[in-house]
Amino acid sequence: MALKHSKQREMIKAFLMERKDHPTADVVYMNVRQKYPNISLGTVYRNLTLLSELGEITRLRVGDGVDHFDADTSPHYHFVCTECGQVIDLEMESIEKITDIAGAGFDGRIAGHVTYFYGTCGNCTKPN
Amino acid sequence: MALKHSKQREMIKAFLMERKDHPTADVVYMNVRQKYPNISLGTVYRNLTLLSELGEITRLRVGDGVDHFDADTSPHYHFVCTECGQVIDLEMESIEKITDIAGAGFDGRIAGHVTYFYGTCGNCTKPN
DNA sequence: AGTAATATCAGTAACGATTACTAATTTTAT
DNA sequence: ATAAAATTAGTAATCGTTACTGATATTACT
Repeated sequence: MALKHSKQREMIKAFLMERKDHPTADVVYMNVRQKYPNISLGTVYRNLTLLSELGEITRLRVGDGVDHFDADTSPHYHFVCTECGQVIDLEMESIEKITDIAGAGFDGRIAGHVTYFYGTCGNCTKPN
Repeated sequence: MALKHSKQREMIKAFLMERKDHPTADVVYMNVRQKYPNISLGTVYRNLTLLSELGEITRLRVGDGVDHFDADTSPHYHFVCTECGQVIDLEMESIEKITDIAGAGFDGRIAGHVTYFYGTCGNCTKPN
């Protein structure tokens, strides 16, 4: 099970790192294919899963039925625009304490939380 | 487009109301079929979607790849056990203010948030 | 460098959840 | 009772994702 180097995995990671939006597997596939035309969609999925298991990227589920991926693994929150579907990073004060709030009086052990915000993004609120 | 009464929809709603867990479409299907053997899975899906559009139930996406449904539409949060997969209601102090925190300095308009907590539930932490 | 072991690949088939289609049935207003 | 329209059962199709397979690439060891 020792990990071996792979050009495909490297390119997928590199592509994700140069994007500040949060591409889906299909978007990764389309783009990496520009430089490496015969990469397979299965390879993209396999490596995205592997990279997220390794903790090198984060898998984002924002309720739109498609997984998004983020090479920025530092803790931060996301905003999903209900108009255009974009997923944007939020710069905000920590809300980590909500895990403690939820844990108060709870029987089990809370390991963490998933939170995302939704609404209308800056672009979509602009008059046109 | 006027809504017409349907026994199927009524039974789906009634079933959801008598459950305090948060069944998936398939679980609804299995159970309603006990009383109404030739209901169709498509009918279950269609009515679950319709009911949630009407605001009579809530569709829950807790990252396990399957939608769960909740007849309790009052604002509350959920806990997902990573051991047994159960989805449980949390009774906790309001954390509504996180929407304001997220909105501070944000360009667009934040309409709301989705949050769920995960970890190990009371049952699964018990020694066995 | 050459070779063997094995991780990874491309390509494609399969999968599970959900949605769309269609002709038949129910509901509701007249 | 009748007609218009919503709803249904049943099934086919869709979509994102995962699994399979024989070929290729990477690494460890001579």
